[in-house]
Amino acid sequence: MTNANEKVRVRFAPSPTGYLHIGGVRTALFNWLFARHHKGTFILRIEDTDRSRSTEESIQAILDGMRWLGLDWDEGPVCQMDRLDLYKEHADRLLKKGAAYLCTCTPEELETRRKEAQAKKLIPRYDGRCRERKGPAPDRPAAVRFKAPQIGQTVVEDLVKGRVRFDNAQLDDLIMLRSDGVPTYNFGVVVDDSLMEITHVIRGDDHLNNTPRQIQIYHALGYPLPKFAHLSMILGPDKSRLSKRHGATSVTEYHEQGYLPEALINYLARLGWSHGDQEVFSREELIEKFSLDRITSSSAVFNPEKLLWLNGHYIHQAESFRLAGLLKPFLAGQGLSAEAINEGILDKVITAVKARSRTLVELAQGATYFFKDEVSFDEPARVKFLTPEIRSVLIELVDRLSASASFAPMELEKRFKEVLEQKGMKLSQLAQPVRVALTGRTVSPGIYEVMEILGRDRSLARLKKAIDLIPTDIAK
RNA sequence: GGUCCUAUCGUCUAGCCCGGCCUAGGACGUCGCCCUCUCAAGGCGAAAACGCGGGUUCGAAUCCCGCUGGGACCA
Repeated sequence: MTNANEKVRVRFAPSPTGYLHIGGVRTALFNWLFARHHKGTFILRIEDTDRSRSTEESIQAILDGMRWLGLDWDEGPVCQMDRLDLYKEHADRLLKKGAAYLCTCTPEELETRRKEAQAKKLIPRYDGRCRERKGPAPDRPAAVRFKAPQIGQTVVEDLVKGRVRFDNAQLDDLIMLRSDGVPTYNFGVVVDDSLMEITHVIRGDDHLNNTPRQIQIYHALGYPLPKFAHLSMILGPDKSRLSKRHGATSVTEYHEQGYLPEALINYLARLGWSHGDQEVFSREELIEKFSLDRITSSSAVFNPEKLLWLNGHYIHQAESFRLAGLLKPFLAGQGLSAEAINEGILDKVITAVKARSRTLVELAQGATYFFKDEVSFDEPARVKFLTPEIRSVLIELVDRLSASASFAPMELEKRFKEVLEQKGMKLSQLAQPVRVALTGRTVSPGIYEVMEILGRDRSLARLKKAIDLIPTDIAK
């Protein structure tokens, strides 16, 4: 599909008007995968020409998000506002050629005419009054407008959508350069993509309708056309465009909610792209297998449940020592100070808890009671399981465990069996009370495992503490 | 409103280009069973889809037309 002698150059060109959106990330990812697959160049370009909405923080959020996900760029970030002279130069060129003209209609005038047209149920488009002007333009602020061809068709050969035809009659003369010298979107992209020698423009299909205009500008400028690939949108559960009201949509939020970058990457890669029945892909596999012709042309609904499953999968797979590093901020989030974290058992704790966790937040929640001095009890659990009936059993258990030399799971199991036999009970009757005593909750890793990690002293202390908490049956 | 895109289980998708192998496959989720000290994980199993209507053809999820639905852009 790609000429061997043509080195692939692609770009991701977000506008810094907010956080880094999940849909943007997928566009970035597809570009990145395409570049890496073809050993090409991936460029980051910031389209900051909307000066009222662009912010420095937003640029930072984009860079941070990309880095967190490991989507490294080879060139950039390039900001469009640093390149105003380039757009001016190109606009002048078209002006000189007669392919563009100065337009002195003010935004207010245009707005009025647009409303009038709408009121009359006409298609709101530029009426071309400055196009027809003879002689020099009046001395007032002027925008540069493109003189678009008015007959014939413009055809987009799209790698995802196929051949798409547009009647030129539909397209009006768009503004390229505003009177303040800032380029409009359609002009900026063409100039930049040309100068950066972009070979493949991979972007959201919300730009498909803009493409014929851009193609006309490429032609007017005499620049070669890149190949186009328009990706379908990501939708919310109600099938409308994915937005904030559907829940978390910024990468930062996923980071903070304890998602792993590889889970997000894997999930997003499978949203609109497939490779047979395969669901789980390593980064290397994605690079190896990614290709534009396996991209779906219909839009996809974002499914948080599946992302959560994948994240769980990656957490289960992850090396505990790696999770240990990632977990620190989340433990802090659970109210644990850095000093409270016993590094000596951290690895074991994670190994025990990670199979029951789908996010780092869940992992942290499942790990806190190993580090806190005081067990905080879940009230319903305490009431249900730390009952007067079980008190004597726990006392017996503490006695036996105190006498036990080892706290290895095998040994613990033996002691438990002795107690159960003596009391004529089943393990299921004792396990939950012990679990609540040790952890304060009804859910945890196996109790022998918990006791081993906690160690003899803390295990016994917690059991004794629980016994003290149980009202003696005199109360009745 | 105009233009463009799009349509397989609730969701992501395979199959569609090159009609028959499709009594439509996989995954998430759901439900059931197994395992089991709890919860997960894991194993096994189940329910669940070709939007509708016309063609073409011996035969259509697959090709053509229309409709309907959804999305995007234009402002």
